[in-house]
Amino acid sequence: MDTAAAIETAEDQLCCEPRGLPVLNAAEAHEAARILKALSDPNRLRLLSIVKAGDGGKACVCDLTEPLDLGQPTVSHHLKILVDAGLLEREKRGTWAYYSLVPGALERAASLITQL
Amino acid sequence: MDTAAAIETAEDQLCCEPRGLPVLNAAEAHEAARILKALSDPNRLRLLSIVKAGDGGKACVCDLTEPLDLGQPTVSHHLKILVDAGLLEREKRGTWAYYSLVPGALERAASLITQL
DNA sequence: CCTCCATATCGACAGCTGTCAATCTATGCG
DNA sequence: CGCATAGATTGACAGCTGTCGATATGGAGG
Repeated sequence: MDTAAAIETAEDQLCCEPRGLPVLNAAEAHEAARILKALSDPNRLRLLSIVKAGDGGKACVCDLTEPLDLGQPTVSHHLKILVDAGLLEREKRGTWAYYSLVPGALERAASLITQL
Repeated sequence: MDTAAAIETAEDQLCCEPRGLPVLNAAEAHEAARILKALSDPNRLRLLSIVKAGDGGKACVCDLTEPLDLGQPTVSHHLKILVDAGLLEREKRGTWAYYSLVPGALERAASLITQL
């Protein structure tokens, strides 16, 4: 219809002109959200902060349970999420488990936001 | 008690030496998580991406509903979350609502991660 | 005024998330 | 070996989150 076409054209000018710029696709968005979701909890942010401030960027679980005022299983749970997201790595030394930042991981996570 | 103090000292040497470095407190972590939570959903990341790629960093809802394959109320819901997080701003022009990136907001969000 | 259209809001609901208590695993020590 | 301790795993549960359909709101045009 001429009328419909005319209306559409008018609306395009007013509102919806098609563009061809690079936009995040569903798969990319899903992957980025997976990382950012790990960073979207206050206690996990504090865990990362404590680990980062720790000597040599390392901290054992006993350093982490107390200042967060959380149970030990809960801290273990959060640490697992951070490891699965590729932000922390776990190294077991004797009875203790030491967690450290994966080099560059935080910067990569931040660039997921700035490079949208 | 001397005994308790001695035990504490021994444990400190084994594992938990106190440090005085700047660590995210509960309030800071809560606030940072509030922003990052808004960024932790794939559809919201795509919304930001589309808005950013849009002409002049603006896009109206009609540009956003279709490529995400979501219902209009759902898109509206996500946009509200992004506005509440200070990432987008809304400008109503006639019947249409235009959303644009808040200048510097994405960079500030990213620095929440890098400056842990 | 009445109607159409774009957007927002509401109510409901399934699925996910953070937390804890209890239990399991494995390492170091006597 | 047997026990104590650090940490992980499991199960349960309340609260939050993303989604939709239905409805409300509010401007544009006849």
